[in-house]
Amino acid sequence: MITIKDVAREAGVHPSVVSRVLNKDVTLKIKKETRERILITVEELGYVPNHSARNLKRNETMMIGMIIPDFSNPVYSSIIHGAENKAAEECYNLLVYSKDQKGIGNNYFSHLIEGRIDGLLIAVSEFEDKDIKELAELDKPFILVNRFVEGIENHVVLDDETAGYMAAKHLMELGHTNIAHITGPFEIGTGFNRYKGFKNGIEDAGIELKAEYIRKSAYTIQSGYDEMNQLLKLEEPPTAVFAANIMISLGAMRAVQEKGHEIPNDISIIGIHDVAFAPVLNPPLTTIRMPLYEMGEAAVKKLVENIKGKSSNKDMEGIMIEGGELIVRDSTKEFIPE
Amino acid sequence: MITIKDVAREAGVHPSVVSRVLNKDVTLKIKKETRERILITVEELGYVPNHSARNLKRNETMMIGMIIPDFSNPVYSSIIHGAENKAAEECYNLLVYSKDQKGIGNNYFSHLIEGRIDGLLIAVSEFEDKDIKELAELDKPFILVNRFVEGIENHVVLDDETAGYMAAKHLMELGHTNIAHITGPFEIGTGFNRYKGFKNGIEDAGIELKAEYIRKSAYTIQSGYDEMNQLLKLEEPPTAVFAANIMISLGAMRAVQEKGHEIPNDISIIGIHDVAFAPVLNPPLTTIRMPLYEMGEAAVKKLVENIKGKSSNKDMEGIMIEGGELIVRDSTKEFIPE
DNA sequence: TTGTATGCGTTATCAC
DNA sequence: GTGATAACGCATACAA
Repeated sequence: MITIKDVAREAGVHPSVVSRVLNKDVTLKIKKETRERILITVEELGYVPNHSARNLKRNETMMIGMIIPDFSNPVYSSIIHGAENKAAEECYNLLVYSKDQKGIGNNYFSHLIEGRIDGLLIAVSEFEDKDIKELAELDKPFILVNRFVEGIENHVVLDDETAGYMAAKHLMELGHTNIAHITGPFEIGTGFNRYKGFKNGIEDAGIELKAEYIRKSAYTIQSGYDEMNQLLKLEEPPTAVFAANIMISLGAMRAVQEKGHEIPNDISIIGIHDVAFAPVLNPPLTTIRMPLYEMGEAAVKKLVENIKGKSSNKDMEGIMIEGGELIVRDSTKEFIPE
Repeated sequence: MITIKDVAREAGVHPSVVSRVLNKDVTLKIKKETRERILITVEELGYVPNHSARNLKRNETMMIGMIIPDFSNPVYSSIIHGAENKAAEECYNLLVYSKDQKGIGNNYFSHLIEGRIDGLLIAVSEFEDKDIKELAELDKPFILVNRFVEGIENHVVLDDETAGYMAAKHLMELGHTNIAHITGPFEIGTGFNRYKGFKNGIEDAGIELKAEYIRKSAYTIQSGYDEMNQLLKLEEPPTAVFAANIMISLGAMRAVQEKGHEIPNDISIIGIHDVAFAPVLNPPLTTIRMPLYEMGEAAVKKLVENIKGKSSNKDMEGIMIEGGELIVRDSTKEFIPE
């Protein structure tokens, strides 16, 4: 292992000088010759500062952690992408791990407490509120992404309510009146807010919202499939369905098609989250594109501010990223009465 | 920040004793009383050892890095999952980042060189061979996952050749003879090996492999879509297509359906990689399930051995995980002559 | 069984 | 401009 001492010896200077050169102190009180000699030696020896030693001294890692539920959920890839790019811009590294990967003491946040990372993005909805509140006590920088917890203001979320409203509006504009909604879990902000927006949309149009058309579901393919099957069993099945996320959409589409119905001729389906494969589904899925990438960016931006002490978890205001966009494809179609 | 000194003072002992208690030296030459008192104090103060300090001393981070091409590729989620679980079993943390996230000096491997991680899994096929070889010179533990580089033996790969063979066999058993293959890039081991297996399968059956039925593609939806369209333009289009991975499958399915053909009635399609949404595609996709999870596990297992010095990059033999499994769904069907 | 001393590699604060 | 020194928090060899 090449250390700063090796470089110093080779260049004929004291280690502290090497350190100063490499850390580009604005006050560059260093002779050009020595600076260049050192830089060349660094290059020659392939010296790279030891991360742990530097961190121990500076007490910062320039690393940001991000916990996600699991890597198979395509929704997170956009958030991560935005977060990674923003982090790079701010000279931080983003390290992603799943919630299944508990640290020491079965603690989800041990990386933060141990000082492996300078801040944490929490993009997991399954954590208990009390865990989050305990974390908040520690006064380490963290941001809840796409999640709302009562009393915790350091979050970045999307405008899910408007998204639900838009979905309802789209289906109604196509002439549908028997519109069902397979919701996400109400305990999770996104699930409830999308439902709220949907409900408002329907009621604003003066349409009665039938209780049997609201099916609570988990954000999984299987659950979407199951709930869609329940809807199909109704005496008067819906002619259009709003699925609360992409996993539910996939399950619902499968259920409809398995029963021999056609999308969109028999049933229209609109989903949320315009993931990469939405256009190549059969039929291509009408969705609402949510600004996931932008949410990832915003979360990192705010987190870095908190890390640098420009603001803190406690005095920040929750951030909402607006701008859902309706992407009309072939899974929704005008309702034609028989 | 609570340090080991705080604990020591509170418990009325010397810091070194605290250290010994926490590091559970097999030689537990510590009075039960003191040990318990210390443990209680640790609990009370919420002391957590500082990661950087410990790392600086021990020269190990208990962290494993993993570079992937991007987070939107569903194939990687299984590999990561296996890797995460195995890492946890071995008391390591797995930190995932994308190849877009270069470190200092535009170096993909800086995390390894800086000592942020003890070893690295490289699951990216786009790196230049020379970059990999440079890394190999450094003699830091790393494993190539699902990638083969000439002269580098520290890799874990799948039996892609057999997978290609199985795909060809399945389609031929259904009576197809006009079978096309949209391949992956030949520069990447997987692409070429799947092609090789496919070719052998076809030729073993005494069927002539038509040159126009082999379409080289990138592992993307768009490329799969484009190449499938080329196949459809042929005078005698294939009745069955083997798509070299899931992205190509998605693109190919879309192209077929957009032209008004039916899967599998007009054209059968078989893909590789049984991702989570394969069963809910329309039609559900016949695939070959590759042991991605197991590959992730095996890669970590081997990497940890290298880290612990039981073996090294250079003296290890390449590992191949066998066991592709044909999952027949509705996208392939018996060929019925007109 | 516990305390003392030392050093991991780096940077910040001195003095020269 | 540069060199010397101390300290970050921890673990370990050695002394007691």
